[in-house]
Parts: sequence; C-alpha cells; structure tokens
Amino acid sequence: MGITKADLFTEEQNHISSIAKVLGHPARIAIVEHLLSVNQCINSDLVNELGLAQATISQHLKELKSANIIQGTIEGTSMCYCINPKEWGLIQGLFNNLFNQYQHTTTGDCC
Amino acid sequence: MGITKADLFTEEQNHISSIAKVLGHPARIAIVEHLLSVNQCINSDLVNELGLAQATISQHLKELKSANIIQGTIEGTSMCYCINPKEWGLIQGLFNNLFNQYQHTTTGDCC
DNA sequence: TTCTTTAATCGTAATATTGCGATGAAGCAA
DNA sequence: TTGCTTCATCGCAATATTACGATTAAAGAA
Repeated sequence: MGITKADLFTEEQNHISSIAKVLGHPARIAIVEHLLSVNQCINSDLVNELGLAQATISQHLKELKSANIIQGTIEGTSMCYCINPKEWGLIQGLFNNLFNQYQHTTTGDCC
Repeated sequence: MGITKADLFTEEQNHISSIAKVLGHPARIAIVEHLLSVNQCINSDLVNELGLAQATISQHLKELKSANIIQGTIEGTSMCYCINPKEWGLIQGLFNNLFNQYQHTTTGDCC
C-alpha cells in the first residue's frame, strides 16, 4: 500500500520517525553536515559539493525545510540556508531520549 | 528514478542515513521503544501491541535486524528479539557525533 | 500421527521516493 | 530593455516502501 498507519502511533513516535525519515538519505545527511561545518550556504554550493543536479538538491532542501531541520532566507537572487537552531536542539533531545532508554542488561535477559 | 546514488557519499554518511532510514517509520520506532522497555519480545507480542498484521510486523523486524539494530534467537516455535547492545552504542555515537557538530553561532552568522 | 502455535516468506496493490531535464519566476547588471 | 544568475516547481520514469492475505515451514502438544 505504501501508506503509513500514523493513527496507530503516538505523536512523539510519529515525530521522531518523520525526522529520522528525512535524515534517512545520504544526500540530506551530507547537506546537514555541510551546513554544520560552514554555517550557511546556497543551493549552488551544494550542487558543486555533492554532484547532484540542481533540481535534486532543491528537492532535498525542501524536505529538510518542511521537517524544520533547516531554515532559509532570501538573499538577493539566491536562497541562504542554515540549520534551525531551535529544532536541532529539540531533535537532539528526542534522539538522546530514545538512546538513553537502553539499560544494558546485567542479568543476561536478552537473546 | 527511486535509486540512491550511494557512491557520491562517504561510508559514514551512507551508514548513518541507512540507520535513520530504518528508524524512519513509526512502527519501527514503536518496536524499538517496546524492546527498550521490556528487554525482549516475540512477533505476536508486537502484533497485539501495535495493531498491525503479523506479516507487517515480521517485515519491520526483518528491516531492523538487517540494519543490526536488533537481534533475534530461536526460542522453540517463536523468535525472541532484543536490541543489539553493541550496535545500539555505535548508533548512539554516530548520532551524537552529528548533533555535537553544531556550534550555536554567536556572530549571527545564520539566515 | 494430527493439531496447534508461531513466524518467515511470497505475491500483490497502493503509494512514496529519487533523480533530473525542462520550464518558470525573481532579482540584479549593463 | 536584454541578458545572466539563482532556484523553485513541474512532469516523468525508475525504483522503493508499506501493508496484508495466503502460504509455507518448523516446533511442540495430544
């Protein structure tokens, strides 16, 4: 069917999975990593950096933006993108929360 | 095309994105969270817990297992699943690494 | 043996994703 | 104005994902 039964899950489960889904593509990881290292950049920078077509980069940026992971402002003819600081902290919290739920079992209570 | 150009990216970028992709579905997040809280469970537990069909749960478990996020051992007629402790730590490291690359800009060098 | 439980796999339909060429639309320079 | 740059969007083809009924296989109980 290709459609996810979102109503079966909690809001938080849907949120963290939707963030993970957007990060689930190497190009989008590469975009995020590039933004983390240079602070801000424009579409054409990423075209040169990643070797994907302009339309493809634009599409990935759109997905990152609609997930609130990045933000962009118009700067003349170009669009300046950067990490969304607020959401980035929130995402970090969501994932840390998940990771820290793990208690290494001392009783061997595992497969 | 629906095919990812994995050769354009680093091994680490492909790795973290492939993990994120597997976590990019609320059912798989729910499965992982359930395993984190009860330590181990079988397919039918998850069918009751999540309200998805047995075949669907089995498919999600397969993806989690092939990404090494969980592991399973045969236990009679059933299959016992749990978090893969080693990989879980590794994944945590990968994501923390990504998150901690962010330096909150004091110079307003952002969009 | 037969019956039951359990779960993997197959097959299929509906939908989503990926990538890119082509086409706009908007700003700026000459 | 014309021309150039920059990027979003459209439209399409190839492929991937999601969900599940049906089937299969294996283990244990009667």
